[in-house]
Amino acid sequence: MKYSKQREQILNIVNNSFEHPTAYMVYEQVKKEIPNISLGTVYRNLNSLCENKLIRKLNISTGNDRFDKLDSHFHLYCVNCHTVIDLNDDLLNKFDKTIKDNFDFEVLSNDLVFSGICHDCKEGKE
Amino acid sequence: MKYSKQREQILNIVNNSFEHPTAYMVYEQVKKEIPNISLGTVYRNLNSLCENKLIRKLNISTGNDRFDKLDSHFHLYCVNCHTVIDLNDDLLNKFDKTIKDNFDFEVLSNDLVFSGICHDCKEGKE
DNA sequence: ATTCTTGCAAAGAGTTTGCATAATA
DNA sequence: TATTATGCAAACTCTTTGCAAGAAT
Repeated sequence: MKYSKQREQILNIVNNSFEHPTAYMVYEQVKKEIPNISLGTVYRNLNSLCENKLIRKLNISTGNDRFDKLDSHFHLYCVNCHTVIDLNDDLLNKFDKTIKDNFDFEVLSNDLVFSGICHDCKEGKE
Repeated sequence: MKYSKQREQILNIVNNSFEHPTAYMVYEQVKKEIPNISLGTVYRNLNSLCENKLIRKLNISTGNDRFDKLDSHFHLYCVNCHTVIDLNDDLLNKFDKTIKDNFDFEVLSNDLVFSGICHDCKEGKE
């Protein structure tokens, strides 16, 4: 990647932000410093910064909306054997309660993925 | 809500799916049974089913992509005001430890979204 | 009879891309 | 000089919406 002041600004803005800005929000910020920057440049840079692992997009929020039944989604994903382990409601409720107690936040649904190494893989069972 | 066979089919498809289908994927499925169904109808029904809490959308994946620095992967998302609240590492570590204790699962990374109603919205601050 | 839902097509919103120009290495 | 980035605008994708016709209560 060659240097550009546009990209530098964009990276700074994301790095100093706490609001998880959208591309447009970043665009509005950069424009204060580089008034004639184009929205296309902002999109291009946000994406190249993601590809180069300097920033990231939140969640699956790329692409299309995805729909699901109403049970909660809470699983462990083993990065080695790709098993998905479903977790139980007890643990889920416990986590939700922790959130409520700490943030006075009423959890309606969750989508939790813990990625790592499962018991079997850890023991070399592959 | 009045009955329609389109909506019934759509609900069935989502309820029997394990792939978190997109609207278009649902559309392709329904078409097998109701060949002349329109994509608009699928969107309308998916959304009304969500409003009536019969299914749900995953994550924040409504609206725009959001970008973030490379540190935390752990958020509360208020479905009312769309605020995204970052959670702290203490809580994260606590959750990871719970997983480890319960499943002998070594967490490497997580992507956790708790969706619900934040403190401010609950108090009607809009 | 009234109300809700549909199919269709057009409009919106968000994002990507082609191209000529400008900046970096 | 060769390569990469930019601004602009058009194109593209996903989603929503207005409308007249059809189905459900």
